[in-house]
Amino acid sequence: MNKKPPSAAAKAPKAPKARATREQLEHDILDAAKKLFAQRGYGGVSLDHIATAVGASKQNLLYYFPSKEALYRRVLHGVLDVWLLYMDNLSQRQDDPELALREYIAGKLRFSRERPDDSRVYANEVLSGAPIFAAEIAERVVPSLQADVAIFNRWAEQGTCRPVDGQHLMILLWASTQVYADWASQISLVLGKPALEAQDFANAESLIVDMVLRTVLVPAAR
Amino acid sequence: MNKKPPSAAAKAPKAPKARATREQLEHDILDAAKKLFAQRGYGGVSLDHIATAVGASKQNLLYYFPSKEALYRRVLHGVLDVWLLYMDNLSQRQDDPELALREYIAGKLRFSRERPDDSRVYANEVLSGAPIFAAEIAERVVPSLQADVAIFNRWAEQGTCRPVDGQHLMILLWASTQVYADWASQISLVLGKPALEAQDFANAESLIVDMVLRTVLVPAAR
DNA sequence: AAAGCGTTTTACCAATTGGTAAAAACCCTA
DNA sequence: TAGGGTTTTTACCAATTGGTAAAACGCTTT
Repeated sequence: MNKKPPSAAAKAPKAPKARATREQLEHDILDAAKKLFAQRGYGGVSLDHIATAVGASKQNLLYYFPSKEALYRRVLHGVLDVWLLYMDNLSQRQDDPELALREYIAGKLRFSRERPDDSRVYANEVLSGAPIFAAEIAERVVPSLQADVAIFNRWAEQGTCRPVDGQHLMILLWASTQVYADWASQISLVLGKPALEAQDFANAESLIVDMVLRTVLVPAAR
Repeated sequence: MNKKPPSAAAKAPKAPKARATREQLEHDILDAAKKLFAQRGYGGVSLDHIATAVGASKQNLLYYFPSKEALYRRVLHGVLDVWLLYMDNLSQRQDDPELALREYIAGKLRFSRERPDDSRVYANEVLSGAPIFAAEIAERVVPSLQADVAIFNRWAEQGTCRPVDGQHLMILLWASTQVYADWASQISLVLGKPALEAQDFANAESLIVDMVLRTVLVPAAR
């Protein structure tokens, strides 16, 4: 199947090993860790939990990750990558506030639907005061948000949209979209169904979009 | 001071004890536990942490509360009481949507400012899937929310306000107000100050109120 | 077959976990 | 001052925590 040709290639000395297995396991560990950290937070999860979830031993985990905190950092780092990726929409269509906002909201809701565990890991970290990740948040998240706020300000200057408090608007957008991941258990109870469905996200999206556009667009533009 | 008259009253055999101390310590324990559960969640806190925080021994805690889970339940129960108390505003002014919404939003934001730990305990429980409190949430929170949604529907029928998705609007209100407690650490970073100030809550309030009223009120009414 | 490599397992470890049992201290009333 | 209830402390407990050290395994190359 995946026989490697026994070519020389002595310059890359450690290439054709059990690499597939290794990366697979490493990925599985990160995945299981993410799921558990999402649910119970850093302090509520033990290395044994994670090891059991992937069918390995605790010591085996510690072979791939030097400590629990290192593993957690890796998980968080990946989560932040994804988070920022899904938030990258506002800057794409700087010419059209309405479209930009629609896509931003849609993207953030897609994040909640497709990556709820990522959202929850992040929420857990922030909720506990970001003891481990404050620096990385300040370095990566805050600039991203400030760029978005700057876009709002430019729109306001140009008269393309009403002057709004960009910072608090962004906070509201974060809150009202991520709540569908972080508070899924309660929202399910409220909606009276075992889990959120696509239609629920669609309903949320149209309400949020409606509210934001009513607030942000200049009356003449509608 | 609080000397009890040594009247017979043999029917209430255990009244005038060291009650003041006892209740005081019990209260202190609940308070310290709330603060710690708020930050690290159920699994991230040990009885020893709590005991140390109040200057007692772990075994002394277990004299007042039979188990860690029982203590956690007591904390959560108190949190839910407060939460519902601050949310009780929509039903007060059923005749005036604008005023009712203004006061509802103000109340929820006051909750975030005055009782951030209560908010965070609740958030932690919901975030982990409400394993312990799903029943009580279904019994107490969901009916309260459904009552509020019913009020929206009545307004819509009467033509007092535009027809909106009451459930998702309430979710948005929860999210966008509680975020100022649950995500305080990140919002501080974003606003570039060590802690949220009264003005920040005021800014948040006026944005949220503005957005909601633009969405909910009938154009004629403005 | 032996050596070398990356990986996994076995064997430990001290500290901490939630919890129990009983002794000791406390405090008010008789 | 003795008794009796309430509260606190001391002494344990088995299980679990994150982590270390070294031995064993398995595969490829020589």
